[in-house]
Amino acid sequence: MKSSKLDMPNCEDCQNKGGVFSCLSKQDKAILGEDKGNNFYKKGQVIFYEGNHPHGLYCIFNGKVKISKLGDEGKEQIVRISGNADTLGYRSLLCNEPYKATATAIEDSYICYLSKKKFFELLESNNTLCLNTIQLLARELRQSEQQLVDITQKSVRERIAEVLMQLKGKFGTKPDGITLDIRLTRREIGDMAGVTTETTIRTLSDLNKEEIIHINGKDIQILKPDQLHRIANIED
Amino acid sequence: MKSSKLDMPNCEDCQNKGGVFSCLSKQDKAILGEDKGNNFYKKGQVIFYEGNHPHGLYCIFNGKVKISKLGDEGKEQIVRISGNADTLGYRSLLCNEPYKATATAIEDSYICYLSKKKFFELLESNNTLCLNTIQLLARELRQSEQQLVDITQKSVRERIAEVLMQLKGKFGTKPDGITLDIRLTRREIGDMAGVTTETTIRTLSDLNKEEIIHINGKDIQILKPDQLHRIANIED
DNA sequence: CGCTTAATTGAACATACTCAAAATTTGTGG
DNA sequence: CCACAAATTTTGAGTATGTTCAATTAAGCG
Repeated sequence: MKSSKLDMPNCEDCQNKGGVFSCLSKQDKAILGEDKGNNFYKKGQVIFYEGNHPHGLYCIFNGKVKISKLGDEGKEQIVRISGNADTLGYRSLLCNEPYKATATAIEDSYICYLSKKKFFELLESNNTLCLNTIQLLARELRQSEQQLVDITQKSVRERIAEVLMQLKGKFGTKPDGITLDIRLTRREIGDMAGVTTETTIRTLSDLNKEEIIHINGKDIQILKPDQLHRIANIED
Repeated sequence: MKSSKLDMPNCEDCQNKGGVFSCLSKQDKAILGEDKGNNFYKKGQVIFYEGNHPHGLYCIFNGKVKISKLGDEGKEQIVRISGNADTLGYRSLLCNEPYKATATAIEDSYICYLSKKKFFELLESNNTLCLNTIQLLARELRQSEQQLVDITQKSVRERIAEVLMQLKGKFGTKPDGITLDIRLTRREIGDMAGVTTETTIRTLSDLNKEEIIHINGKDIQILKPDQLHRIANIED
């Protein structure tokens, strides 16, 4: 499954807008890329499992990955969906503890791999990277805490609307400007909102009937983003 | 409300076991303490509000503080309860954004205040503190994500049991070894678990009848911790 | 000691879940 | 490219868990 050295993606080409490494200089990025690996993951393939010990850092060159936790009765909760230039598993790596969530490719993805050693070397030598990492963590913590409040206090309808808005914000739309540039199963949308598949279907169906969104199989078009935003009851 | 310079608590006496500053040397702690303030907060008094801009870092010398977010309909979600030597508001400070939660003293507390400038000076000069902060954030993120899964997938009974176990873990018991060393209202316990006050009361009452806990007003005794642990369905 | 806040109990109700069965889509091998 | 199997989506009906609202009792506080 490993790609050849020839088509190895280049760190300098990586579009890591808000990622940890966005602060690095071209030179540092070159150093970063020296001994990295790159793997291809087919849709549905698992990158790492909850409980595994991390030995390095994953960085998505191209593709989409869901990070999920398994509850007691086999129910899945999607913690977040990562896309281009996002890093995976750095939280566990930093804490030096086993992964607390499972990462699964939700589309065919090329994912780079950086050794633990290299990452920590960089972190210890580069104070800016360190402060950047702090900011990234702090922002994710904020998001996670907000999500906690949302999920306890919002209705299913609000949560589903919020998930749709989040997806639009993170992955944007296809060239038509309204179709979400990510295709999830109803189950996955439900697993993001903490809702059963059936209720998710019914809720999406309602929004469809109200012509706030338009459903075409796995393609979802956001027809009235303002209204959806209002339904989602987003404060920030 | 400010205490006099005379009884100003000493950073070196502060029992910050797992706090950010636990890695600092005695000398660094002395530097830390040079220009800090110390305030007394009466039970119920607010330390900072959601939306305020942080100008420094709070550190609890003695007392207990709840960190909570207000939902749309005025419903409160307690994100965490902080105790001796815990820092408050460092996440917002690090992100340089307004507080996303409100901090309220739940018992009379002495809380130190460290200027933003001083904190960032330390952070930039002391790489160990930096790495320590990363670890602290990473651990809190893990906890927050776990809480998210819990709250979506666990029943009220499981969540209430978990809250009780968490309180025991964090604040311990009185000398008798069974009475929780923290007194919360039923509403606050419910706000931690994401449950209404009435349901909280009924659930606690059930556990009381089953003699797993013993309720005496605001004092809660954990009679059968093993059984409570089993009910809570805790994995970690 | 009176007044405000918190705790408790009951009954009605609603939201979202469960289970089951059918229709549709998707993926795969020939 | 088609056919078949597997997975996903959809719909319906019944149900449970936890909420809401209202009323009462108890506790804390100045």
